[in-house]
Amino acid sequence: MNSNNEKIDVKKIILEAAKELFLEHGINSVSMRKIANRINYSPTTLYIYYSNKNDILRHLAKDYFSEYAQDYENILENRDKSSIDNLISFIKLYIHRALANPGMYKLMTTLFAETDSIHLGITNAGKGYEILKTLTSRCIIDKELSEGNVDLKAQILWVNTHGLCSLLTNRPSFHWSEIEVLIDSSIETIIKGMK
Amino acid sequence: MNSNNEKIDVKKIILEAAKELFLEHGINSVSMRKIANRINYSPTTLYIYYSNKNDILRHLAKDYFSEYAQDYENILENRDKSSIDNLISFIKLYIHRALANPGMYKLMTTLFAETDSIHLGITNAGKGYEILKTLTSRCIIDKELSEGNVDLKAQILWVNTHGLCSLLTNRPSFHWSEIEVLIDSSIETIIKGMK
DNA sequence: TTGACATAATTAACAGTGTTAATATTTTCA
DNA sequence: TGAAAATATTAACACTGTTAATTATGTCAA
Repeated sequence: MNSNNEKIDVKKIILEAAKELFLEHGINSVSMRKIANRINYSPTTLYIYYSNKNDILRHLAKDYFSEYAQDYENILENRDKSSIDNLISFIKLYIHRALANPGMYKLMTTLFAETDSIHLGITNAGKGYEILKTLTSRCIIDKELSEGNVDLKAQILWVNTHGLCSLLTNRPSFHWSEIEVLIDSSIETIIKGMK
Repeated sequence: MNSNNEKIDVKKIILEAAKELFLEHGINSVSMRKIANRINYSPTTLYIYYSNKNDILRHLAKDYFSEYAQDYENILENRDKSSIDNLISFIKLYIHRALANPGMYKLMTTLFAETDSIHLGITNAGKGYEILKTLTSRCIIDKELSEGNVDLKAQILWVNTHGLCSLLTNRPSFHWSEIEVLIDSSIETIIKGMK
């Protein structure tokens, strides 16, 4: 313990420095030495707290998904709105959080492209789909969507949602239609097609 | 010229070796030295034919998109089928080619995530969207799709198509519904939602 | 066939990378 | 105070992309 009677959390300090640098310059342009320099530690110190560079990325991804998880649960437990409105709320939340942190979404995409989520061992990564499926099945029960394979419907919704996030974050310079209109229209179109 | 009266195309040899290695091990695990070793050249020779590693990637991407471009043109010029069938053919071709070369699709995704296509200067990369837009507008003219903003409709279709390709290639271990069913259903759903 | 020129390829080197082993410093507490 | 535990550092290895300087090879006129 130091003079402030607070143990400084070096592990967190490293993670935050890494996050800032990754977001600013991209994963491959940021070295362990650069992270260490930014917080005035020697490079090898990072290896005391994280087993390697990928381990840092993995913790970053874990935190990112955990942060989302709580808001998702909230939607799941909210029974005030109709099941279809709840489904739409969830999808929009997912998209808007991605667009609010385009850097992190790109980072996660890159990470998943290189290593499968299972290999990464990020528990919350697959949770988004499970919630989407639950919300979809409620819509079917309430006859807001037509009957049929729940997984199939949930996957169609997922594909569309991810497609939006992926293209909007990775191709920001494309001449998109007004973004909010695009988001609303694409969700509307699919819901209509599933009625 | 050598004894066979054929000038050996070192540039192409390098590109093919690089492609094989990238597909097998991923971009970041393949070094210039490894590419050179595979074809029994010294590493620096590669720099005579390509200005750097990114330049190799850029040529790979260029070839990939050029190859697609021809098949796309064919669909565009085929007026035997109805406009809506032509649109569906195009989308399916796009998806199936991605699934047939998951490695290349992932490579392109990684490339675009790191550097924007404009910065890469790949001319054919944006051509897919233009064709999609043309086919969509024909469907509107033929009253196979409802009236409204063509770009908006084309972008919704693009988002869905890319979402399918991206998730199916990047998350192969996910418990997907039967893939052909998923592809057909998602296209059907959107078309229905746009009628 | 010789020699000059252009082409093609190589060696040596630089600065930077992830990562490890061995060592030094600082803190904790009996 | 001094031993033990926690924390951090230096030095090093094998590897990376890339460049400058050098050597080998092929071409073709005299």
